[in-house]
Amino acid sequence: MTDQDSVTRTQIAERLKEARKLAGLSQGHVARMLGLHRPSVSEIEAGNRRVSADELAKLAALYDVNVAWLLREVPDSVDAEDPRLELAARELSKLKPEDLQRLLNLLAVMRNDKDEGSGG
Amino acid sequence: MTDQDSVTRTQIAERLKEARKLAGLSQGHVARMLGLHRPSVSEIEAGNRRVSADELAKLAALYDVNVAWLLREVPDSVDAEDPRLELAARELSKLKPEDLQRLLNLLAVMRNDKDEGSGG
DNA sequence: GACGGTAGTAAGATTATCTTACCAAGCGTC
DNA sequence: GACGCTTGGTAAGATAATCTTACTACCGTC
Repeated sequence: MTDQDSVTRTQIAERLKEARKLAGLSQGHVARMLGLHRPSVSEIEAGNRRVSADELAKLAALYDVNVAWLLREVPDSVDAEDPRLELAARELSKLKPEDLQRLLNLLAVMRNDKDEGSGG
Repeated sequence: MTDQDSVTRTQIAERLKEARKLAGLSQGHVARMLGLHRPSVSEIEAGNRRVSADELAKLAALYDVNVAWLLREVPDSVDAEDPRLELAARELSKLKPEDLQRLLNLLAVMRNDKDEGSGG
């Protein structure tokens, strides 16, 4: 519940509201289909309520939009600029070159996984 | 908190844990970078705690994976098979053909929006 | 003005999360 | 085997969130 968190939450809320209207649905419709109450949807779109990951997935399917679009891809996040780089560098420095390469390969596979579509 | 919801929550939790290990991070690392406590991360990965949308975005950036991958794209969702079709049909039947076309165009624009990348 | 549909908000009850603490397993060292 | 260290899982009370119901206002229609 920091101030920066609420910023992201507001961003998502805006997209959620925008997507719902574009889908031609009322808050009541959405609430009914997600098993929520109308006020909950209202406050979600107002940025006063969190949206859980599974709710987000349901909403994306309901509005027929990409989940990444709802999240605005949020590249500027986590904490500062790239705090993961600090930890990553510290951890990677302990790895052997071959292990590092294997790890990078695994990450590449994961990123390409979405292109495979439904498979398992 | 229905039973079907917990299924999806478990799916996301598995991906989250898998992605974290692939990223070579400990629960402690993740907790610190997200401003959480270690037990919270532990129970998130156990499927006992929800993951908010903004947390999901942060985790995806932290693990350098696609958000859709974490959510397994979850196409089989909402409630039954395609409950939105029922409501959509009911709503669309009230629209004029031109308004329907405009709505479809807007949806198409939204889906293509992600290709624009970071712009501002 | 009355009616139906939509959306925003308030307050108490309910539920989830947080926070601290404890426990167990794995690993290297002695 | 004992010790220290790190990691991961879980428990219980305190805290903060969400839920649920009810009320209100706006808009178009009659």
